[in-house]
Formats: sequence, C-alpha cells, structure tokens
Amino acid sequence: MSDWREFDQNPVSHSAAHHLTTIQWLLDDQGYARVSDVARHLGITRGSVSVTLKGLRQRGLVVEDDHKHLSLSVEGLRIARGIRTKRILIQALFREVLGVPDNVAEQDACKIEHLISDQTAEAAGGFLIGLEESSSDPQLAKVLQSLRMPPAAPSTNFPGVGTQKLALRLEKKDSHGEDPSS
Amino acid sequence: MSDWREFDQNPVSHSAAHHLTTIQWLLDDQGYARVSDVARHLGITRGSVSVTLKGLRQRGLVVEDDHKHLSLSVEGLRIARGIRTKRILIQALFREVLGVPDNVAEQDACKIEHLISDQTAEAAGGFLIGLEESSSDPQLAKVLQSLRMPPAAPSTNFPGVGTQKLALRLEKKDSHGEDPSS
DNA sequence: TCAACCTGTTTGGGTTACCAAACTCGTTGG
DNA sequence: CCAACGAGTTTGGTAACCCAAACAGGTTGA
Repeated sequence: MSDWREFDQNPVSHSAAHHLTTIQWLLDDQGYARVSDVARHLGITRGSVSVTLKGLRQRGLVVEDDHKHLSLSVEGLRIARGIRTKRILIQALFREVLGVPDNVAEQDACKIEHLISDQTAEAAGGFLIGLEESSSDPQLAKVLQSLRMPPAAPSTNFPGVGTQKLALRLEKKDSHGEDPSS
Repeated sequence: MSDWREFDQNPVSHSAAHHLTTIQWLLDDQGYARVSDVARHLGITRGSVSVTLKGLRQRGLVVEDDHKHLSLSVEGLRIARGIRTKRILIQALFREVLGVPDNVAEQDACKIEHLISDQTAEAAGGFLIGLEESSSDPQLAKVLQSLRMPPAAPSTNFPGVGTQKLALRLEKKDSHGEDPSS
C-alpha cells in the first residue's frame, strides 16, 4: 500500500495550482496578469501572492517580464493545462455520469483537480469520449439515466442505507485484513 | 462561483481524517489503539500523534480511557465512517467504472476521500448500486466495457490528444467567459 | 508640482503539521 | 533492586500557507 502522505507530495500544491491556472486564465481573459490581478482573483492579499510567486519563479514555473507582467514558463503552462484539464474532466464525470448538480461537481472538482492521477483523469476522459460517441444510442442513454442520481435527492444524509451496505460489501470483497493506511 | 479556499475548510483535515480512520481500523483489527500504534501505522512520530490527538480530543472526536486506550466518540466515529465509506466508493468508481488499476484507484481515493462532498459520494454509491443490480444485463456490461480504459494503456501521457480535445469542447460549452476560480 | 492612488515587496504574526530530542513514568528482566 | 525499555508528552525547529501593516515606486489629476 502507498504512503498516505503522498497527499502533499504532489508536483504542485493546491495553492500553487490555483496561482498557475489563474495566471493563465487572466492572460486568456485580459491579455496580461499582474500580482494584484492574481490576488484579486484568488481573494488573497498582494503580499501573499508576491511571496508565493517568488517561489514559483524560483522553481521556473512563472516568468515576469520587465513590466511586472506575469506569464507561465513552458513547464508552468504544462502543469496549469494539466490541472485545468483534470478539473474539467472530473467535473464532467460527476455531472454527466453521476448526475451531480453542476455547482457541486465544480466544487468537488476544484478541490481534487491537483490530486487526481494522470491515469485516472485520462480514464475519465476516455469514458466521457465513449459516452459522447454513443450518445445517439437510446438504449445506453436510458440505462445511464437510470443509474444517475435522482435530481430530487440532493439533501439525503450521507451515507444512505443502500450506499452504506454497498460500501460494506465492497470493503469485504476487497480487504482480506489488509491495511487501509493508503 | 465558490471560494477556492474551501479546500481547507473541511470538517477534518487530511491528517485528522487519517488519524481518525486509523484509530477505528486499529480497534477493529487488534481491539485497542494507543498513540504508538497510530504513529507506527501512519509512519509519523509519537510526538506528532500526541499533539494531533490532543486537538482531536479537545474537539470531542477522540476519547482516551484510563488505560491510555483511544477510541472515537460518536461524532468521531460518524466522521471516520463517512470518510472510509467515501474512500471505498471513490475507489470502486474509478476501478469498476473507469477501469483504472486498483492500486491507482486506491491512491487517488485516499487523497480525495476527505474532500469529496456527501452528495457526490452518494451519487457514486447510487451509480454503483445500479451497476451491480444490472450486472446480469450483458448489453450493459458490453457497453460499459467499451467505455472503460483499456488495461494496456497505463503509461500514455496525460492528456492524450482525444482527451485534450474533449476537455476543450467541454470548456467551451460550459464557460461563457466566466471565472474558473472555483 | 505634489497629494492621492495603485502596485509590488517586506516584515512580523498566526495556523497546521511534521520532526528530533529530551523528559517522565510504569513495567519488567536479570 | 534497578537498569533498560516502551509509552506518552513536551519543546524547539521547519515549512507552507495565510494576514495585516508598513514601505517604496510609479502615475495621474487638480
């Protein structure tokens, strides 16, 4: 089993992920990105952004031109695009497949975007592509619809009875007394 | 859009989540749980566990009996079970539905177990239950199989061409110039 | 011109969560 | 009997984060 502390040994932290994706978003949106813009966008102080970006500059992920305008290095852009793509895929997976309301899917995706492995994200992408390709199949649509969360059940307590039973079944199947410390 | 810092404003932190689930696991496994057991299990020092558990005791999540044996309060147990259930459900979702290898699914599930909303976890549970119930349907099985990640493609770069294209499509559909700061 | 304003940086503080190391305490084997 | 050991705690250090506040520079409008 894997070390549970892999949690915070990711390429970039949650904070760094948002700094990077924000810079890119600002560039796309308004053509430039400065410390103040990033701070406003993230809802934190300029001082915090200044310090964080100093680190990201030293790590070669963020570049600052002679006019204090920020942009991403090739590596920074690669990371930002990866995280952004993961967020979009996870959000779509939760929304399209599980039937979770979009705003909830978005919140969840935002929290986990930088933690999901490439492999799982790619698998989610593949699944969604397949879904899209066979969206014309009424049989599939019907089946999937029946699996999705009923839109009128957002407030049920977690875990519901059926869900809890399923989890217990899965746990037994899966665990032969091993260590869940992962 | 939601505040991106909801990240660390969860009922319990990643660390606390693991302390709680570890205590319960030790109780189930060996009938008791002490600070040293938790420390060994998590791979951190006794001092760290001692300090963390002091906080969890003050928050009323962990109880210590007169023999320094740890257990969870009702609330602590509720939280621990919730997190454990979420991990199992997410792991199963990634494994059964997306076709991700079990160890990868486990790692990912471990990282995000304490971040996923109740609603999404419940939806995952509902989806898996539906899947289980219709597992006898050969048509469904075939369709799902076709959507799953090919087992022989674990090492492709992320994001793959198709995945990236999908993400771009999703992004456009979804965003009408809004703010991805979630 | 120069005060007001915006920008970016630095500094001191607070939180969480880890470590190493020193310390206490109870049990236990020679 | 007591040295040695394991268990638990405390303490000082580190590293990310965040904040507020003070500062330094550049623009700009009156």
